[in-house]
Amino acid sequence: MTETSTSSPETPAFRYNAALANRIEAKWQDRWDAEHTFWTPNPTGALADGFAEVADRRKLYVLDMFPYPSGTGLHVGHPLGYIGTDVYARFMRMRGHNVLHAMGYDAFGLPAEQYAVQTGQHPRATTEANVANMRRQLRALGLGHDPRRSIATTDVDYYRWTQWIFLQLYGAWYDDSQERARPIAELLEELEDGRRNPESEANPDARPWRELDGDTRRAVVDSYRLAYLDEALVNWCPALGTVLANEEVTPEGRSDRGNHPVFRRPLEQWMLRITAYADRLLGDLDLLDWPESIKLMQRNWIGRSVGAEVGFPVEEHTGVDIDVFTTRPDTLFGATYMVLAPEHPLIDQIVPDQWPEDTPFEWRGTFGLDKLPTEAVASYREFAAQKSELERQAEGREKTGVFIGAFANNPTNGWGIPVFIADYVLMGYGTGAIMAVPAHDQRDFEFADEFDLPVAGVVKPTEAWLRDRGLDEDAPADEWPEAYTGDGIGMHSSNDAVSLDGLPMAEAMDRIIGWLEEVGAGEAAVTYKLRDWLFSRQRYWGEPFPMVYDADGVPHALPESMLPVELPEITDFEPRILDEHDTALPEPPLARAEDWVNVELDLGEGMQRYRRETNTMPQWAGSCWYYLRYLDPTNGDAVVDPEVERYWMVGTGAPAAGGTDLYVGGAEHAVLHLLYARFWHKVLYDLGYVSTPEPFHRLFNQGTITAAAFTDERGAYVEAAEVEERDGSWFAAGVEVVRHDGKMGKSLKNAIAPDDIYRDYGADTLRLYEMFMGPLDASRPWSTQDIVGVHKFLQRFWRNVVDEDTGALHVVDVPADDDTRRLLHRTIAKVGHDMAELEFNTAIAALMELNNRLTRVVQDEGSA
RNA sequence: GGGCGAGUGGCGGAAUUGGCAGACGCGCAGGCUUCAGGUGCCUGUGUCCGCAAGGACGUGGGGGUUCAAGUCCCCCCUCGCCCACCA
Repeated sequence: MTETSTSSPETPAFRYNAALANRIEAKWQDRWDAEHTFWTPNPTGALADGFAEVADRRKLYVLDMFPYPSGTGLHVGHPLGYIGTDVYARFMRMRGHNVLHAMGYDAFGLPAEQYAVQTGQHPRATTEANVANMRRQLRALGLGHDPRRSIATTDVDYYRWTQWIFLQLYGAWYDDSQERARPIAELLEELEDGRRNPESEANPDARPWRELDGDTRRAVVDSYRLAYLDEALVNWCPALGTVLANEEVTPEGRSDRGNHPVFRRPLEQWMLRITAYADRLLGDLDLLDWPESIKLMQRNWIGRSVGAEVGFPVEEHTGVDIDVFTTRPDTLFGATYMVLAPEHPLIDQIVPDQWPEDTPFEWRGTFGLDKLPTEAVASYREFAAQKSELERQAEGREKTGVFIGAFANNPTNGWGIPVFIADYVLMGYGTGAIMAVPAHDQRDFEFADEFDLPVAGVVKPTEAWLRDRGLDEDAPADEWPEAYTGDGIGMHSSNDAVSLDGLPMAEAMDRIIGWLEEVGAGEAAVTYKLRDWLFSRQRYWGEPFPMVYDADGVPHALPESMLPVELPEITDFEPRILDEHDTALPEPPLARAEDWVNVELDLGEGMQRYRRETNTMPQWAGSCWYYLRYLDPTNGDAVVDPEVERYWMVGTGAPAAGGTDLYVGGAEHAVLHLLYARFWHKVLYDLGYVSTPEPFHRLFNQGTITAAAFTDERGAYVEAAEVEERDGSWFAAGVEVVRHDGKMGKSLKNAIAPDDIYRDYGADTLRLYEMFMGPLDASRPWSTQDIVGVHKFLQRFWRNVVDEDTGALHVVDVPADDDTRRLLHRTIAKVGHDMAELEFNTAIAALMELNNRLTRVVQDEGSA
C-alpha cells in the first residue's frame, strides 16, 4: 500500500491528507454525538423534545434496508446505499425538512445459529458482538442517524411486538365482500347471529352454526384466520433441518441459503394467508413510485390469471367432477383429454380396478405396463416424487405421465375424454387439474404427441401462420406441427345451446362463460401463482410463536399480557438433521428445552398444562415492520403511537399511498422482503394500527459494487488482495490465476474493508468516491486506484479555503469575474437538481469543475 | 423458452426536450518542484492522416425518419438480471 498521505518533512502541516481527514472526522463524529445533532424529534411521546422548533417543517422519512450483522463485518460494497441515503437526508435537512434517518439490525437468522452450532457460543453473544462492530464501522463512515432509534430484531422489546403482530394475524380473518381483514370477534358475531353461513372445509356439509359442536365451531373459525395451521406439502431441506418458504427455494430446487437440496413433504406448519391480499398487493403497485422492473417481478410472482373454472363430470362416478382452471375457455370444445397433478386427491377415488377395454398401448406407457391402474398410478407417483427439480430440468420438457383408466365428459360436446396424470400439471396452481387442448396449447400438444391423443382444432389460425408452415387453409389440426396459441376465429365449437363459431377470442370467452354459468358447469374465475406464506422454521435463533397447545393438541393464542415469549437459554442449537427419506418429524432445537416447552397457564379456563409451539418464525418476520419501530422505538404500549405514525408515514400533502418517502436497498429483495412487508402493513392497515395502505412510497435499488475475483486451476477462489498483475496475466503466489469479476463479498474472496480506506484516505474520501463512481442504481467495479481522484479534489478544495502551511482561512467571498460567478450559479442549480434525483455522480462532477475554476482564480490572484 | 435492461475512448462514466459526442475522474505522455523516488502543481490526451494549419472517421452491426440521431423507428448481434411446464 503506498503511503500517499503520511506526513513527511516536506508535507505542509495543514495539507488535507488521511491523517488530517481522520482528525477532522473523529472530532465531528464526537461532536455530533455530544450535541445530538441527528436526533430527530417526534410530534409526541418519548422523543418529542425539540419538536416545536421543527413543527413547521415538512417531514421526510428516509429508510435503508437494514443489514444482517455478519461476523466478517462490512466491506466497501455494503454501505453504498447507506451513503446515498445519508447524503440525501443531510441535503434535505439543510433544505429545511424534518428528516428521519435511522439504522437497525436484522439480527435473527441462520449464520449466527450455525456459528453457535460450530463453536458452542450463544447466538446472542455473537450477534451482539457483530452489531457492535458494525455500529463502529458505520459510525466511522460519518452517517447521520438518530442513534436513539436503532433497534435489533433480536431485542426482546422488539420481538415482543413481532409476536404481537402475529397475534393480530391469528386474531383476524379476511372478509372477501369488504376486501379487508377484520377481527375474528366480528366473524364470530356474524356466525352466531346467522348473518354469515359457516363455509369451511371443516364444515363440508355447510351445516348452520347452531348445529355445530364446539370442536367443529373452533375448526371452522380457525380455517378463516390469517395465521393458520395447515398440513401441506412443504419445502423440506434436510441439510438445514428446516422447511423453507417457496420464495426461499431456487428454481433448481435448492435452498436459497447454502444451496442444499430441497424436497417436498407434507408437514403441519403455520401459514400466513397472504393469498387473501393477492389482488390488493397487485393493484396497489400502481400507487407506488418504484422501479418498473421491481413492480413487474411482484406482478409476475403474484401471477394473476383470468379465465374460467369448469367442471368435467367423471364417467361412472355420478356427482364427481374434475374441476379445472383455464385461461382459454374459448377452446373448451377442443379439450380431448384431461391431466391431473400426480398428488391430486381425486385420483384414488376414480381409478378403476381394471383397464377399460381397448385401452391403447401408448396410454399405459412404461408406468402402466404389466400393471393394474392403481399400480400404474403408484408407480408414476413414485417416479414424479423422486425426481428432483434439477433432474426435471436436465430432462428438458419431455412429457411423462400415465392414463389412470378413467374418463370424463367434455361438458360442451359430451365427448368421453381420457384422464391422465402427469407432472407437467402442478398441484399448487389452479385446481391441480387441467383440460388439455392440444391444438391450442404447446404443452398439451407435446403430451398428445407423446401419447397419441387426438388433436381437435377449434380456433382458426391466421393465414400467415398456416402459410409459414406450408399448410392448406383447411388442414386439420392433427397435421399441424405445433399448437396454434394465437388469437383467431372460433370453429367446430357449437352444440344445441351455444356456438362460438366465427367469434374472436374475447367474445368467445364471454359467450362460453355465460353458457357455463347458465348450465351450472362452470364460472368465470381468477387464479394466482402466489401461495400462502409458510411461516414455521425448525430453528432456535428466531422469534418464538406466542402460541401453546393444550392436551388435545388444540392451539391457543397467548394473551397480550403474556408477551414477550422469550427464547429459553439452551446449549444445543443443532437442528436434528434427517436423511432425505426419513419420515420422522423434524425436531426443532426448542423442543429439547422441556422446562420451557411445558408450562402451566391460566388462559381463561383455570390453570392447565400446555405445550409451547417449538418452531420459530422465519427471518423475514422481523424485517416486515422495523420501519414502524424506528418511529417510536421505546413505546411499551403499542407497536407505534398513532399520532407519531401518522406524522411520519402520512405527513402533509403526502401521495395517495403514503409510506416512507424513500426506501433504498438491493433489488434481491424484490419479491421476498418487499412482498411480505407490504402484506403485514396491509393487515395492520385493515385493523387500524397504521394509516397508509402501503409502507414504502418511493423505492430505489442501489447497484452492487463488483471487484476483480480470481480462481486457481481447480476453480477455487483465491484472495484477490494477494493477486499480482504481470504483463496482462494474474498470479497468486507465483501461480497463474483466471480473472472473473463479480459482486464484492466473502464468497468471491474479493472484499475490501472500509477500515483500510479510512486509514489511507479518510471516510469522506470513501463516501465521495462511492457516490462518484457512477449512478447510484448501477453496478460498478471497485477500483482502489481511482480513489486518489476524489481525494485530490478534496485536497484542492481544502487548499482553496485553508492555507496549507499556517492553517489560516483564506476564503474568497466574491467571485472574481462574471464567468466564475456564472459557473457558480450554474453549479448551484445543477447540484440542487441532481441531489434531489439521487444523481450524486454528476453533482460531484459539477463541484469538481467549479473547484477547478476556483483553483485558477486563486492562483491568478497570487495567494490571498 | 419468456420478460426486463444495457452496449459510448485504454478504464469508470457524462450528454434535461432530437441540437457542438466524450463533461468529471482514473490511466497514459510531457513539463515544473525534487539529489532521487513519491507527494504536489501545470499542459496534453477519441481514432486515423498531417510538422502544422487542417481534414477524414467516430456512440455493438445493418437499414430508415429528420435541416440535425448516442437519443426516434425496423432488423440483427452481444452481455447482464429476473422468471421458467403457472393451464
